[in-house]
Amino acid sequence: MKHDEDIDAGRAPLSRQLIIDAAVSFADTSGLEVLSMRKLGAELGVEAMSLYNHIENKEDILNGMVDYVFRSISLPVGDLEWKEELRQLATSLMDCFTAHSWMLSLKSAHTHMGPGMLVFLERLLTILGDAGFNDEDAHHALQMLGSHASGYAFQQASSLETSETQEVDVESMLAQLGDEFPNVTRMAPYLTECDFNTEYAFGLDIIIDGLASRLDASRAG
Amino acid sequence: MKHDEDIDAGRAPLSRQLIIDAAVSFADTSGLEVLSMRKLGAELGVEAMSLYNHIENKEDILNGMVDYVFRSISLPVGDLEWKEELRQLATSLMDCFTAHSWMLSLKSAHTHMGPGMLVFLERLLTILGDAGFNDEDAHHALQMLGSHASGYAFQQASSLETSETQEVDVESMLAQLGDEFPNVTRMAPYLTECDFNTEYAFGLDIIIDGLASRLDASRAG
DNA sequence: ACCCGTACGTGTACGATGTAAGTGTACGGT
DNA sequence: ACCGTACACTTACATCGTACACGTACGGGT
Repeated sequence: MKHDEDIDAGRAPLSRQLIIDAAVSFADTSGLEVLSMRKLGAELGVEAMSLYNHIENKEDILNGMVDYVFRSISLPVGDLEWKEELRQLATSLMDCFTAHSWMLSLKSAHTHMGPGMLVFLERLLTILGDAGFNDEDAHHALQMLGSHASGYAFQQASSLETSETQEVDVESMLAQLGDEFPNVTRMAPYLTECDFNTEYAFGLDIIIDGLASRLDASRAG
Repeated sequence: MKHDEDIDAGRAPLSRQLIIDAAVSFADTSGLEVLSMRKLGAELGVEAMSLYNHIENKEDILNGMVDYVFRSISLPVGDLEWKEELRQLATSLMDCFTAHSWMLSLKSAHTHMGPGMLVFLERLLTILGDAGFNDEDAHHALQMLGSHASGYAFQQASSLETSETQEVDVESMLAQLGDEFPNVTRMAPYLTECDFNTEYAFGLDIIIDGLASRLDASRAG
């Protein structure tokens, strides 16, 4: 009767999923780099080592977080042209990266092909197959769309991070650059304040159009 | 006369640049995640704390590493068509990411706009300006090319990481997937063994062509 | 020739991290 | 009534970044 606080104390019974959920929201609000087992335990009203009764190790939590996010991606519904379906899927993916800025840091080292990712991947490949892409071109398209999302999410993350840490004093920086980098100096406004959603959509259109014309060519040839 | 080993002991006199160089080659061979001040010191025949006489803190080293890599990007030479010049520049960038797989993890959090990055950026913007892009479209192009490189480097890093840690048993994995994910199953060979250089070039062509046709349109309109 | 500030190496120490190992306690099946 | 299993707690350790105090060698001013 030492622990358990006599009464339930309103504490849910702790489970793998609950831990991962807590980790996700902790990382969302406080950042991935400060997430530690002790803090995560505290968040759940529990000591750090108690977590190990439900998860393998920290890596296991991180893997769980990645798949959690993939499962939370909203897939397009209704009958749509393949281009529009791709656009929606790619946009959802990007939205997820934006909402959980820690995803990228994790995905690179923790891609264990969990169920969430598989569902997403299957859907994407289905769209491409139905559109008429052969396997090889479908793969190219897959890589391109994935890279595009990762890339913009990445730039966005960089941009946010730097604008958080250092209050970018554009004036003084430009003065410092002097005339050595005229183009950079002139373009500075675009670089410092840019809407990544717009940028992302711009690139997405180019990519989808490029893929479409390649599809037409392979049909004709 | 206690330290200094009587004679120079062949040890170079330790400087910020020397430390950063050592950090780069250490990260190249052993991986960024195991780089610690103590190990880096040992690599240089010195105690960890000695490093702090030449650098601010670990963050400072990481920033230095990023700029070191940007400075090592080889820029295109000779008179080339802007498309080809872009292709070469983008390829060099990608090669750098491939050679130093830790770059991405660093760049997101440590982009302080060092001199190396500025030179690279200026060159890229010059090419775009000379090609006839207005500032807004040049910025779009910049973002796209940067994202493309980051994205593919990112996917490549993920792929390498996972194939290192777990010996991907394709057979058993496919069996596990069953018929729930037929497209993923069928495409598995493409996913597990793909040449990222080929993929990168494929995407790069689509992007450059897309940018070119946009340039033509803006000229005509 | 003396002195002494500065540059730069070393050693120790602190708090934080992930987690291995051992110690309980409460509950469900016999 | 018993006891095995589940699960939380405590303690302990290696490793991390780095603050702080200390030592030694060197170079310039007197």
